[in-house]
Amino acid sequence: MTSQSISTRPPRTGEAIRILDEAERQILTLPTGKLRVVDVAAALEMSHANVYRFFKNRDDLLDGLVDRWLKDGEARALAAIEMHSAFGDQLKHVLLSLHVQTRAKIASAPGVIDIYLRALNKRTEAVERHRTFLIGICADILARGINDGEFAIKTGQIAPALILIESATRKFTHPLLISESLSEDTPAEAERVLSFFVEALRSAPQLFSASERQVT
Amino acid sequence: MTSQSISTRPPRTGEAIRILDEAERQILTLPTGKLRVVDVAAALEMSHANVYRFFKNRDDLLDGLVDRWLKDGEARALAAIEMHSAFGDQLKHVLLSLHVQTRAKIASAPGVIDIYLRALNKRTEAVERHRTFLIGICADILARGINDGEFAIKTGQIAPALILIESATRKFTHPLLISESLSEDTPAEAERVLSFFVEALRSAPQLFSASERQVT
DNA sequence: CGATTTACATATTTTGTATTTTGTAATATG
DNA sequence: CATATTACAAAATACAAAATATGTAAATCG
Repeated sequence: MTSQSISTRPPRTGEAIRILDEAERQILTLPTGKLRVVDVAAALEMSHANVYRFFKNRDDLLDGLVDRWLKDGEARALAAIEMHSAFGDQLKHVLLSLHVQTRAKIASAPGVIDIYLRALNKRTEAVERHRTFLIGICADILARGINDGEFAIKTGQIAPALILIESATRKFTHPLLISESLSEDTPAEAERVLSFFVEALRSAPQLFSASERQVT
Repeated sequence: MTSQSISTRPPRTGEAIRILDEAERQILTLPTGKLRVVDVAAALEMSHANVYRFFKNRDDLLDGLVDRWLKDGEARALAAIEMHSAFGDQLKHVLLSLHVQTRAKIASAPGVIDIYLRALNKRTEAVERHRTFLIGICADILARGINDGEFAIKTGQIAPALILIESATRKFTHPLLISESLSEDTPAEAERVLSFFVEALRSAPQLFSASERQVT
């Protein structure tokens, strides 16, 4: 079993999903992330006040959108993970899959990045949850890979290894950097970085024992 | 000898430097990067038109500031490089020094980040030059480390190694990511990432031969 | 005549106001 | 009585006018 995300809030139901759907539909056509509650309500032929029965305010609606994007990405990334028997390949798959999906989402409409960045700057609950989820999954894969003998690092090295990998893959996880590098082949680049770390986990465990130093 | 930066433009002289100095002084007190040419001129007791004899336009002045910041960083990073005899330590020193300096600059005033990002988005000549410089220096250190026997990779692996390191250290070089993580101990984090790569260059050269793969 | 300033047209920013949107509470509907 | 709508105050946004800044060319200074 994989470490599951703890939904801090029950998933949206019926009407709330219709609202999210319409909001997302409008984002795809809008030139920026300036979604209007009135427009969403109008498109659904309901009064805008009714939207507030399902979302505390506009930000809550946007947060809901991001939450759904992140959860969707997580689900897809996990869904295909079984294609890979090696744990190193699973690790690569999860991180690369999330990169590719986020990239595609951001590329699909100019407004998407605004909404992502809003959530990021606000340190939304959803964003925090996603980070926890991701680290949890990776920790899990590392632990199992160690147990299996595929990874040569020791259990005590999991935490430092995760920090290292998280730092080094920031270019592929941060929405703004993704949007800045849409013209590059970042999936290929990410693949190389991840392959590097996976190979290191397998054959160069000593690299994961950090030493510190002082510099000006 | 180290590969030197080719100044595409002669360095600013006399009056231009006074203008840059005053502009920088004002940035430090301004709440954003919205520097006004008239204010700089007024502080120097000259007409604003006179500024245009030294800078083509306002953007050119801002670009000049960034150029100076970058060159200054490069010079400082190189100046202390001789403290380290090992090439791996030199590599770490250069990248870490630039990170620490940029971080300090960004932390010194809220307006600084605006000016950095403007230059980055415009893909200023100075920014391009800096990138070329940095890659050149690193390539140089790698080549010399290989020659010396300290690094175990082959000459043909320099290019892929550089790409890898550049991607993986983006968190420590991109102004926005730096400004977003001012509350974290990113110098320590950078140190760990760099130590990892240096140690890999020394003892795990096979990691730098990339293989590709396909993922959804 | 070279260096600098004034004068000026154009562009940008700011200000104040009208309009729209948000969010809530009171009201209606089935 | 649960669900939705209308009505309304507060906040945000859009817009037009005024003020200010930018960038250039003609005028002045030494």
